Amino acid sequence: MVTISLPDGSKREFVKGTTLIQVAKDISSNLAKNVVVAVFNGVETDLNSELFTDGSVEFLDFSDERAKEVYRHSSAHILAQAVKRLWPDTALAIGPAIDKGYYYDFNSSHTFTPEDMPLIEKEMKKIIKENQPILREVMSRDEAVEFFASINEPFKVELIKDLPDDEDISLYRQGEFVDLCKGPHLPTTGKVKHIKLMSLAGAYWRGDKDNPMLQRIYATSFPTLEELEDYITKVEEAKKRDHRKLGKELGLFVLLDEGPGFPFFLPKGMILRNELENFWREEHAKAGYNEIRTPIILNRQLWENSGHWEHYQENMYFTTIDETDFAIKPMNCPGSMLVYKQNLHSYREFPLRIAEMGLVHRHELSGALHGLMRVRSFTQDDAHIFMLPEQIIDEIKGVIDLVDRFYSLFGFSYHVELSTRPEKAMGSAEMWDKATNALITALNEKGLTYKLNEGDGAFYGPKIDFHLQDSLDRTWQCGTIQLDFQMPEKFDLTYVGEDGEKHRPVMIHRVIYGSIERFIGILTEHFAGAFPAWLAPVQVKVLPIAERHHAYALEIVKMLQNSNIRVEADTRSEKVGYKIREGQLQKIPYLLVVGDKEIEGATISIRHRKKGDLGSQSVKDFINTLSEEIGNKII
RNA sequence: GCCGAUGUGGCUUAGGGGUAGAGCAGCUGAUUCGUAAUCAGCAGGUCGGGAGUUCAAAUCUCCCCAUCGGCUCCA
Repeated sequence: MVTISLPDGSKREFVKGTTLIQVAKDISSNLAKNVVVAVFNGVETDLNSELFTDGSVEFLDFSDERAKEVYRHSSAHILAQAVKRLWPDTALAIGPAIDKGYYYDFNSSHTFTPEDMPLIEKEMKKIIKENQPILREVMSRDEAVEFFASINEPFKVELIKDLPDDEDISLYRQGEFVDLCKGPHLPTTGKVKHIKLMSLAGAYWRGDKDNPMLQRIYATSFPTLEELEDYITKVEEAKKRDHRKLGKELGLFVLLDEGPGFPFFLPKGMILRNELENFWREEHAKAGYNEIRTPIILNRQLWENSGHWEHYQENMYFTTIDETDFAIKPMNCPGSMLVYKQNLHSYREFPLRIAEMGLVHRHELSGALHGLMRVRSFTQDDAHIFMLPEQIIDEIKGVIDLVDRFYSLFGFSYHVELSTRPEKAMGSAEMWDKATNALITALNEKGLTYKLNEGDGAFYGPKIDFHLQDSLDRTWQCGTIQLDFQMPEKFDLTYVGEDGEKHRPVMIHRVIYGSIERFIGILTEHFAGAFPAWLAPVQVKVLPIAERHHAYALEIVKMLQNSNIRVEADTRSEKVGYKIREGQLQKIPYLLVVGDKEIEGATISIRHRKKGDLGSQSVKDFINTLSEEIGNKII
């Protein structure tokens, strides 16, 4: 017998060889129905596995993240099985669970098309209905290599060869289908209830662009139809918030064939942008920054000196002026270095914070362009901070605070990543360690948790990145803090220390918004176009009911304008319902309806875009409350 | 850049070998009507660009360009 203890502290006895699913059944049939995976002695374990030793067991249902992963992973196997049935010459690559579903990468002589998706779904449903048991097998490495070679699965062979020599290889079998897999898995294919293929895509084998391109099928699955439909609805809803769609509808910006990746900002988009910049200038002045502006085109020698010519060339644009090579700046730092060098600096000036709203151009791959999120010309809200080594940690903490001040103002949640030395890097390993440790210390002292990205740093230093989410939960890097010991060296930057001698300053590059363009993209999706009043391109629209109310409407407009409120009047000969509809679609914060009643009482009727009709008020009171809302940047 | 899909007036879109149809927006006129679309009329596209097949191409083929979904890469 084996003794099994359960999370509630109770213990039960079973004969040796009892499977975990039988244990679940013994507890309750409902549990057995909902359980996805067991945790036996702290290890996630197949429900089909048999018990031979005492231990503790916890059963997880779909609501647990670990269970979701198992559920989706088994779903991926079903997808692969279906594809193999339909196109037997297909070779399997990998098929993991991902955030909201799973995918499987295939190499097939058949090119998958959207028309294939219903076929595959149908076959998957068939496999689910067959309710095949999913069984684990173990082979030695050599056996496994031989086996997968024999069934023409070259990618699997390659995967096995990369596993540690001494490790046994586990396989999972369901009916005629078998896959190399660490597991664990669901006990049967019938445990998967509702599946949906989402999209087709290309993907390089092992994510390396020098490898062959495979065909990837993205899909998702849920235990109930309701959850699946919920998810699909959410995706549909999220698409409505897409900044590219809203940017067009709200007249914020356009991207044209004439300038792929080079956005045009329209009048309304400019208002938004200018508000963001104004706020930025105010905050940076308060935080002790000086602002500069450096040229967009600078000569080749500068870029050779900075290392960009060697390390960043494939992303740069070039031009020739009077037979001399110039580059269009992809970053602002070299310009900032030159500004630093215009004066002799004392340690007393430090930390010296030099900011620049710098327009940079980078050659991004055509397939990578994405609305305002990924463009080829963008404005970085850059700053370079020059300081003493002992000021590093405090200064980084200061920037972290500034980032938080900005992001929380907009109600963003964000996550932090730390990137370390890349292969193509300048400077010694010691320098990098020192720099990386400084970033880690600052993060720890701020109590921030972060994701570590080994080898993802800039070529001149390690960095802390701040990531924000778009409407489809894709994350985009916005703020970044990069420590740089290289640039001051390259440009021979110095300051005069307490001892009267020249010393080398350290420097950080940092941005808060990241790029104004990307930030506007994120902001648009975050607010679904309904920007807080302080950012709204049009804050108020006055809607006269009939022509005889036009004069009064224009009077109101004047009054609001005099209070620096962005206001328009809609004097077309349309019914108020029509004007309101349009105002709502334009997401204007306040619509003011004026007719006979309002003229008589010298008031206005206020309609808030979300709260609806707020009744009437005097113009003066409205101006006061709105001015306060704008002034305090209420979201 | 790579894989796949898409590309019709300002926007959304019908049409899939016989020389483009609609709704919204626009303009004109009528209407002056209180909280998400008043009515009528007019005008607007040669179908992303180029080449080819054909008596005939928006519709078929090829090559470009752009966009979308991914991959790769990055703010």
